Amino acid sequence: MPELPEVETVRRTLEGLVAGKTIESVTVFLPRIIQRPDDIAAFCTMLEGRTIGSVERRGKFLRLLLDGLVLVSHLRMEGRYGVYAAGEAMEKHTHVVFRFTDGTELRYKDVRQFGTMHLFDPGADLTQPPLNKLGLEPLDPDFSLEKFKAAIAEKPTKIKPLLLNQEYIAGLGNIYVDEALYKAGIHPERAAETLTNRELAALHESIVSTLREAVEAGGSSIKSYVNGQGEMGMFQQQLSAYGRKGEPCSRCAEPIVKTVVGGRGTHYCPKCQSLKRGSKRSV
DNA sequence: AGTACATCTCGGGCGC
DNA sequence: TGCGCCCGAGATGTAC
Repeated sequence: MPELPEVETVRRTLEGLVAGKTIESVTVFLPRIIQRPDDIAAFCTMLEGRTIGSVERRGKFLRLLLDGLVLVSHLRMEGRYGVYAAGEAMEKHTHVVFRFTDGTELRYKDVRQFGTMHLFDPGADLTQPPLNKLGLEPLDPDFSLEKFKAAIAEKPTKIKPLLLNQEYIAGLGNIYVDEALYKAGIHPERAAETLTNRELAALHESIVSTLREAVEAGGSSIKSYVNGQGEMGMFQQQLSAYGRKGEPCSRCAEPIVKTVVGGRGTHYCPKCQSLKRGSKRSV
């Protein structure tokens, strides 16, 4: 659920809350969250005394840059961070606590327990799993149409599963893929290799604009997503396809349908998003 | 190489 | 109102 816009929102919030703070001690209540190193005690002691410099993002991963270490964190579906006073009652599903020297602490909560954390030496994180195989950053200035085409154009795969594959483009998830395909007027089951240049250009544009607008809105609050300060994102009000099954398409009034593509719930307009190659619609 | 499906997890939503 | 079943999310692994 947290996709690029939500993770970027968390990144910004988190950086403002924890940059400059020094870790005094770490407690892990759910070992499965910690993927590297294998030894949980080592994970904790390695972090002691470290100061957080900045918080970065790569795809849907957060990268907390400390002096001498990088903590890579993936929220998966429901992972959340929050900063608390050390004395505050521990909320349910709190799995990792980073206690700071100033009496506050960063807590990681995750109802689904799917989130992950990896610890690396500086610079080592980008060249090995889980970050090494990530594809293009869609909001980077160098996410050009040419690079986008080179990444996906010749594939026989259906376009939606291709866009969800983090190896090609990093950061898109189920919500924003449906939105981008809707905006570009492309059916989610079109084989990537059948997309015309015009359609590829429309899709490239719709991916960038959809993500940009969502970041500006602070992400989407589907179910109960909140950012690090408990603020709700507002982009869910601007969603045109995702979660709008049965509602009229904003362009042609045809009801939005929901099907399964590549095993994932998929929303689209059966009239605007044609399966046929190069049909008129583009935005 | 691609596709399909299972796996992890559990709150919420649904049907009865 | 209550019980129980199943969906859904992202990434990864296995089977075909």
